[in-house]
Amino acid sequence: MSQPAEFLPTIQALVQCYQAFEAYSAAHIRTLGLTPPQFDIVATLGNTSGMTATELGEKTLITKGTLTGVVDRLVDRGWVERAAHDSDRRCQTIRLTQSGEALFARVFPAHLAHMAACFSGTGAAEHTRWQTALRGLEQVFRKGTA
Amino acid sequence: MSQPAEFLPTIQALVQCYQAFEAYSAAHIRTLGLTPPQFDIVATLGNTSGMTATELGEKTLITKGTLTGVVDRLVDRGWVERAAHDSDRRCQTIRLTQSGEALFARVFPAHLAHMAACFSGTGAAEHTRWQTALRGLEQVFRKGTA
DNA sequence: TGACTTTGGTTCTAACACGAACTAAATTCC
DNA sequence: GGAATTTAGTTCGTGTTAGAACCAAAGTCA
Repeated sequence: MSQPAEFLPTIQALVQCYQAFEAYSAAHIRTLGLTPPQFDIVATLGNTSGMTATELGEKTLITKGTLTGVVDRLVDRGWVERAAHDSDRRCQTIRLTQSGEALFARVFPAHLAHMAACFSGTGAAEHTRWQTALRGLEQVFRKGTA
Repeated sequence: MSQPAEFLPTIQALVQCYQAFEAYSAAHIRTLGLTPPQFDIVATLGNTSGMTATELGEKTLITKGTLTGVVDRLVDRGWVERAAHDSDRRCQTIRLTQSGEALFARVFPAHLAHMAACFSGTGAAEHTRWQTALRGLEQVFRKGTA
């Protein structure tokens, strides 16, 4: 059993790092006229022929109850549409409209560039270290959940 | 300027690690009858003589508009109270009630133990690596925000 | 002192979050 | 085939979130 003094700074560092990322990323997304979940969905649907709500929820980590509302708002704005599924009448295929494709082509590269900007000056070795550390820490929590 | 292929996995790892933590931690907090922000506030006020809303917001990273509502609900349940500030009539001192202290004494150690459980089997060296990596990555985003 | 600015909190709006209850369409299993 | 179970989405209730507009109390400064 670990001592609190040992793991609390680790948790604190994780939370603060994530919030710094979130603040940096979300602020830019809002300037594009989207909310973070909306961007997430548009980015996920881009360059695909659509997918079911369940699949979309798995990729974006948005729970199905929330997804209904977010997709509704994207449909209202004309960026996304729901189409009947071929074989399973319970499912629907959610996909970008023409207008949604145009939006994707405009905002996705822009946001990628914005993220790339703050990573200038970082090297492959650092990314490897970060990814290794984060994957390891993630396992700590997953082990507990399972 | 970094290539997307380089930093995207890093961001993905960060988001997934954070969400694994959040899922593990929040699920337990809910079993204690609190929401994560509510727990955060009770934990911050525990073992203090109270603080102003601004101070509380800084420590918990909850914006002031949100804080009003969260504190309202804690007041409704009788765990927290707002008292007039000594010198500045704009301020108020937010602090735990007797009942809130009892709640703190019950849930704080319980949650700490729950977190400690998943960190069993981790060593000081790992924590150092995690904290170093996270602090470094955090700076990447802060540099961009500033 | 009186106008100007800053600061501390509340209120408002639009959106998201989770879990639970619900409907309808598969699927499973006798 | 038909009852029982699972799966796909929606709806609902409660709570959180950010940001902007707002008010009142301090503080600043000429």
